[in-house]
Amino acid sequence: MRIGELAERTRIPARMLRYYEEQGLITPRRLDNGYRDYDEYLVDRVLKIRGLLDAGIPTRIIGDMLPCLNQSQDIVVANPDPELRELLERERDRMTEKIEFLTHNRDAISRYIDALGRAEQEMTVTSD
DNA sequence: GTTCTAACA
DNA sequence: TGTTAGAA
Repeated sequence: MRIGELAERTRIPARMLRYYEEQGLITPRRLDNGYRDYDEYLVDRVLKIRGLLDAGIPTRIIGDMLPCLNQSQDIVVANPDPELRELLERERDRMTEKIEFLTHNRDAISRYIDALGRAEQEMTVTSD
């Protein structure tokens, strides 16, 4: 598929898809006219890349993590870089903190929604 | 009409 | 990131 369709299906602007490519995250083939040609599986990959990006992982690291995105348990690491490991451990911890933060806020929102529900019910009862 | 690259707001 | 210019 061409970039327009992928953009629609992933809800990610074509501008960003070209950027991901520039960062080496995806490598679409080219049609004879020079247009990018994306395989079906890239839809899923792009969404996962986006997820990692939203989680605050820099594109550099995402590139190294790409193999893990396909849930393959047996990942072959060519260069056991100790620095990369430390980097990833820090990212994982930051992500854990972010999850806790989000969980806290989600619960707060839930309580507020409940309060709104009670307020509406009160309105109904009172106005009768 | 859609996409490409490069560059600027 | 959005948007635009000029070309294919």
